[in-house]
Amino acid sequence: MGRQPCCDKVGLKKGPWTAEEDQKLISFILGNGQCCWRAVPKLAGLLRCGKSCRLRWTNYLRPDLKRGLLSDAEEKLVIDLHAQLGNRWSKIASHLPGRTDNEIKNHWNTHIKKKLKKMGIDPLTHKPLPPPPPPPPEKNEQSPPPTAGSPEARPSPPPPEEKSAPAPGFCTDEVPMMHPDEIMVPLGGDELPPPLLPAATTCAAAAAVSTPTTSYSTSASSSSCCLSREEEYSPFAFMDMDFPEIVFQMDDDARWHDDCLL
DNA sequence: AATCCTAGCAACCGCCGCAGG
DNA sequence: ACCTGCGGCGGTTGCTAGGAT
Repeated sequence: MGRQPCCDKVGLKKGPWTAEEDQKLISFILGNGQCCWRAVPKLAGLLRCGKSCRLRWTNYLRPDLKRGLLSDAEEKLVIDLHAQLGNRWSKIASHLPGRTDNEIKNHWNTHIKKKLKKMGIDPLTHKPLPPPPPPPPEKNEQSPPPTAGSPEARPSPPPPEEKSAPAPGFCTDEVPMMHPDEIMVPLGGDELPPPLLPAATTCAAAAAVSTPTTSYSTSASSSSCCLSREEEYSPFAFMDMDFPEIVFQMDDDARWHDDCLL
């Protein structure tokens, strides 16, 4: 007999999480800690697979998550680590506090890969790309034999495409990089604390996330927290909890009011 | 203004390694 | 030593928003 699935999938919900589900999961994890993901959905009253709960928590709901674009320092670190570790996203993520493997993986696939290619660097090997883009095949029956050059056997970096100006520092293309300071704006203090939030064990509530796939209204928490835009919400804002300190993280386009503290 | 295309990201799937029995 | 179950990881998919035509 084969391996049992992580959960019997009949009757389980899939797809984007709702605000209610988020709240249930957050309440449960903060109240009970992380243990036995398989049991979490049942105990938390969720019609989800335990795996799904873990993923949602680690990738999205964890209080210590940073949101927003990777800073260029983070990006550079990701590239360096990728050169050493390859696609070991979780290992790479462990060097970037507040970032998840999924986030880094996505960022790599959507941003960094392109940038490296633009710079004439093979994102897989981190070596210069082999020179010519193949000549435009004009329906030629007998295509010229490919150069058959193995990338690693090529010691001298060929100049890539015309536009790839050698980056003086790092990443000079048109995508504006965010500075960490632009991402994290703690409230109520002049002195910026280190961008890392305390571990979730202390339950310092960090919040401010926006999700494109699920739009939430903040009405449920309007008494205590206000958001400038309706589609932004804080999962924590729904909770009837007493947090000793509130540390808000700002998404790049999220805007929190000063009086939003619970 | 409408439609199509592309990029970005959240979530799912299947496999793997490890620990406990 | 082997088997089973769980958690974790990496690859992939599918949906959505924004931009281009």
